[in-house]
Amino acid sequence: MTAKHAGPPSPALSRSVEDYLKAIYHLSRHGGSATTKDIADRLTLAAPSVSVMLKRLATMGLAKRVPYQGAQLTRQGRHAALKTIRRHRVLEVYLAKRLGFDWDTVHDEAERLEHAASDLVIERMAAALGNPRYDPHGDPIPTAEGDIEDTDLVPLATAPVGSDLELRQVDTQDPARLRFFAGHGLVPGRQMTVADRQPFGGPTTVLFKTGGARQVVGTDLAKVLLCRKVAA
Amino acid sequence: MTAKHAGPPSPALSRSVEDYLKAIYHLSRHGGSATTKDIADRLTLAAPSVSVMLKRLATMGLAKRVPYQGAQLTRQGRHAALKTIRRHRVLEVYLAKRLGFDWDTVHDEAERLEHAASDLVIERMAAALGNPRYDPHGDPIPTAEGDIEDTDLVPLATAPVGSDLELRQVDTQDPARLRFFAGHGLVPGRQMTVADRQPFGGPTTVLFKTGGARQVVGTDLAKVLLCRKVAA
DNA sequence: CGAGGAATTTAGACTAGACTAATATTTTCG
DNA sequence: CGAAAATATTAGTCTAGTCTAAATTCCTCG
Repeated sequence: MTAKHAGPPSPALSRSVEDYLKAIYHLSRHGGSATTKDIADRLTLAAPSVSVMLKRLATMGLAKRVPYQGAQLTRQGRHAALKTIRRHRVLEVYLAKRLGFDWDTVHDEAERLEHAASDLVIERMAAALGNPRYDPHGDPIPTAEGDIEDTDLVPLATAPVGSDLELRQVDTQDPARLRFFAGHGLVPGRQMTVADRQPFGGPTTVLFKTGGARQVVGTDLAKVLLCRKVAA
Repeated sequence: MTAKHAGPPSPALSRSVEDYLKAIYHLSRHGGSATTKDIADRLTLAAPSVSVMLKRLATMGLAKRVPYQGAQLTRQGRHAALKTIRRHRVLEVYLAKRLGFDWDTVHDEAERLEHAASDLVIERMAAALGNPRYDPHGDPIPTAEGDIEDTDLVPLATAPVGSDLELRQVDTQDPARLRFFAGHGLVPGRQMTVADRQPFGGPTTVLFKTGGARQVVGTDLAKVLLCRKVAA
């Protein structure tokens, strides 16, 4: 049985499988493998369910797993994950820009639609929006071919005092936090300087480039504000 | 166990259940009950699957069934069906008007999205479109409350020679037929006079009000062109 | 280095929804 | 009317995906 590698018209993945692939992608993006427990927590499933599914993903050629050590996506699995993530992020932009949704509500809507929208619908939406490169939270949108920009961002929480930053991504989907950020000008694209950081895990204070306002940000929040260093 | 009648936050119906409800709605719209076989054919399922599901729908309070005689929707079932149909038809209009889909392709896209789009998304789409009352095929869109206009239409195939008609609905989802109709000006809103009908099930000839062209339409096609009589 | 605890996997059960084969009922028509 | 055909139902099986309980493995720390 020769492995059928990348046969173009793949048999369409189930909603569940797509969710697992996304979860593994996100969890292993920065590290090596995604663990059973982390996947289970992210998808709010019981660990044994995940264990069973990982075996299935492995036989489908979408993931590699080492028992008791977690799983990683194969090239094929990563490609499928990125397709789903593209659908999700294009939908988020579309919902925000064309249907008036706020950035704290687009995630949940997109979560359901991403499994049902055909590639054709997604490409039409992307085209109507001028092929956006980032979603409302600043996350890069993979291309239709499945490539994604790799970003090299630093959390505000660890950026040195004095550094000049541009806020690029807001790495949470929690509506309350998102509303707080939006209400205080902490949105992708905003430029600022790190004015102060209190010791012992204390808050960070930033000074906005435009408007000149100061803003104190607690450590937990500052961890999800991902920034790019810019020239002063 | 008192029947919980119309508890507002119903537990969300599965994709399957929604499909069955729609099928029963359409099949029993003009007659009494939908038969097992007709439902099975419409959903391309085996008859026993339908038989089992009808029992389940009955216990859920969505349908009434008499063994060996078919099923009808309850008030509750009809309401759920109309909600799904609203989602479907709003999506069709949206896909056609905002994302450039042709009327012969919107059906399949909407078929998948209708189960995933939240009511909020649908209402935003409807509002963005100015709350359209008909989908691209001329089918009336139920209101958000679940009311639907009842139309009193006559198939072109049986309209008497000499009558003046407005084409209101095109009752097929077959892309080839839809393309043919669109290519020959047979779209909802078109006004025409029945100029001739050949005997023994022969074709009908119509004369368009605008443009004055004649068009011969075979009986099978003329059956799905639903018209309203208008004053000459 | 070994014992306890955390994480993982196995085993077994459940649900929704589908199928096929066999049985039962209804309809149709000679 | 009664037999053949059509339709419906029952019975039993299957798959995907989930769960809990029990067994296993890994890791950490005294």
